[in-house]
Amino acid sequence: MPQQDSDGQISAVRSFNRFYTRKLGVLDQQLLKTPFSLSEARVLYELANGENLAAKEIGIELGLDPGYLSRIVQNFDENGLITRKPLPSDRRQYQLSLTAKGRQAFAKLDRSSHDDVAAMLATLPRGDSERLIGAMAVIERLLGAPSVSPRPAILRGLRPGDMGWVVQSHGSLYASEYGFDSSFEGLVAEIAAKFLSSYDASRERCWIADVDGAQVGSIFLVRHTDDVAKLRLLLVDPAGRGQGLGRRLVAECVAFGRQCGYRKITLWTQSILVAARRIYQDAGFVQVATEPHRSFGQSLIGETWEREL
Amino acid sequence: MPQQDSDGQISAVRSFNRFYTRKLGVLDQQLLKTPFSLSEARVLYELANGENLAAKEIGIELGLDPGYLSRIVQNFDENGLITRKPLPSDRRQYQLSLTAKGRQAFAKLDRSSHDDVAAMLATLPRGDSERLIGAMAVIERLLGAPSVSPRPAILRGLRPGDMGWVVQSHGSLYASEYGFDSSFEGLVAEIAAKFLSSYDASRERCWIADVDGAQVGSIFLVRHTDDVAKLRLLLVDPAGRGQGLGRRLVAECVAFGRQCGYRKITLWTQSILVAARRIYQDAGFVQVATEPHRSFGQSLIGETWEREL
DNA sequence: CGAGATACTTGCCAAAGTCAAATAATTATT
DNA sequence: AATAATTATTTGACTTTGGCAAGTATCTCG
Repeated sequence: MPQQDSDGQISAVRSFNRFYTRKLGVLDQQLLKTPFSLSEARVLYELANGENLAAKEIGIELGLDPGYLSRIVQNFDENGLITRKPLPSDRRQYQLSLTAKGRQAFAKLDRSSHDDVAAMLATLPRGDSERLIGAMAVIERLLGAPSVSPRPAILRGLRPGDMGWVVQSHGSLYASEYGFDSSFEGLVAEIAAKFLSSYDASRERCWIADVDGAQVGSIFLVRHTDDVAKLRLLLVDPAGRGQGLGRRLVAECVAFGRQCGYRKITLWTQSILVAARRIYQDAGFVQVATEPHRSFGQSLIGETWEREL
Repeated sequence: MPQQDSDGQISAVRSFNRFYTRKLGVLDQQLLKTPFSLSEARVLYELANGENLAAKEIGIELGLDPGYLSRIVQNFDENGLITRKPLPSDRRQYQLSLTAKGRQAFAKLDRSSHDDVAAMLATLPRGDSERLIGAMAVIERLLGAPSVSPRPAILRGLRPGDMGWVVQSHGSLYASEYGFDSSFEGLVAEIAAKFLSSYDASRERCWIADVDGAQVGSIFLVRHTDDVAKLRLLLVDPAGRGQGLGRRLVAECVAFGRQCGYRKITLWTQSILVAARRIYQDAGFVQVATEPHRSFGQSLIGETWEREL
């Protein structure tokens, strides 16, 4: 089943690649009317959008053969499109930058490409262009170079779809990592439903950790008694792990709980959730009770943790 | 402002094009290790996936220069990869088909491309490959010729995470398309929770429409009274629209309802959900009651539909 | 039938791109 | 500090790719 799935996915991706190869080919055909080859145009683009690049950087960025690139650069130089300033710190390299003439040549190219895309978008029914852009953004984010410094997550309040995401990610994550069955997802859905239908905004809240609009983590603080708050549904998606997001979420909860005048925060977790337990411990929670139980299709040891505020 | 908007969209598309040009370039580099050029590989692909093509058809499909294509075909012929059978109805054309050797060469190419994509997908975190496929499907549908056959969806039972997906997609879709507020997502979560916690597998069921592991649609049939079943939570994601999925889901429900011995199916919907109403109508449901109400932050007209079994 | 269109072929050629070796500067190692 | 290894770029020699235009044979339509 997983094999079949991934084979289907692979052929879906390959089909898209063939499809988009064709699309790009059509868009690139207008280059035949310009004095530039596709590679030259790409180099020109890099020069126009980066300050003082060296040939090396362009080569890495575009994956071009150094020899070929060298000739393209020379050619640009001979035609007065760029200037080459020796780099003081490394005299093997040059700083390449466009001349006025070069910028003009780029502008012309840029405009024609702009118009081509505009024409393509214009054929789409109203609303479809937004969907298109959205889908492209998803692909770019998913396949883009794993940015050296991960994009910062922000903690925000609920938006439509968030609660469903909380249910879904709890359901699928706990199923794949700990073998929990669907009853767990049902429990989360119940908590989610109860929260949405009747939460007291002044004393209860949830936070979603968000990276570029994608949810990567969640936490809830709800009323248990007038004096005691309960922390629930802490989760950090694999995509957001390793940047202390869990800690940030818990800290946010604790701060909010204190601000609301609760005297204590309590939470229920399982002994197998080692990463979460560490976070609670580091945030000043202590384990006050432990009790084996059978739930979600597994034999578990439930733990109650508390922290005075 | 529309101008500004569309300029932003245009540059988003162009940025994606540059990005994907690069991606494809990387994937195509493995072709350097094969005896085929990109164009040759594309021709080979067409030959392997079409029966008895003529050169003309391939040329149109791939946008290749006829002269160049002719030489590629000749070259394939000389190397024993294809046979050329004169077409009786038009002696200018040949029917091209792969020989065993040709199929073998293609299989090798195909496998290497398959493995490349598999490797790429393998680097994605859990769940991201489904998102990727979904986004690609959207682009292909929006930009593709109307005849692009969508990948077939299968209807299956619940898996972990599915119920959360149902909540999420209802929440975000109805928010963006009709302005519903969070209380709607809460209602869906409640229905979902109730279903998971206590559904009678012999008389209640839910189906998920699945394309390559990504959810694109849902429907539920639950007990209302002993004789009457209730249809709920019909949804088709934009990525799965336009292939009659809604109809298939409803038909599945009706068949199951009949098989369970219900005498009637009832459902509640809103007048603004035009697409859904058409589906119900075509499936033999009739509207039996209508009632204005204020819910989910909107003024709506609720409708009750029924169908005898 | 004849005029055009169509499917392909052929010759010619320039551009695009690869590969390996050379050069000059930098960095690492002993 | 001298030597070795690495890096950024250049150059020469080459192949491949693919565009263009002028053919040839066949088909289609009036």
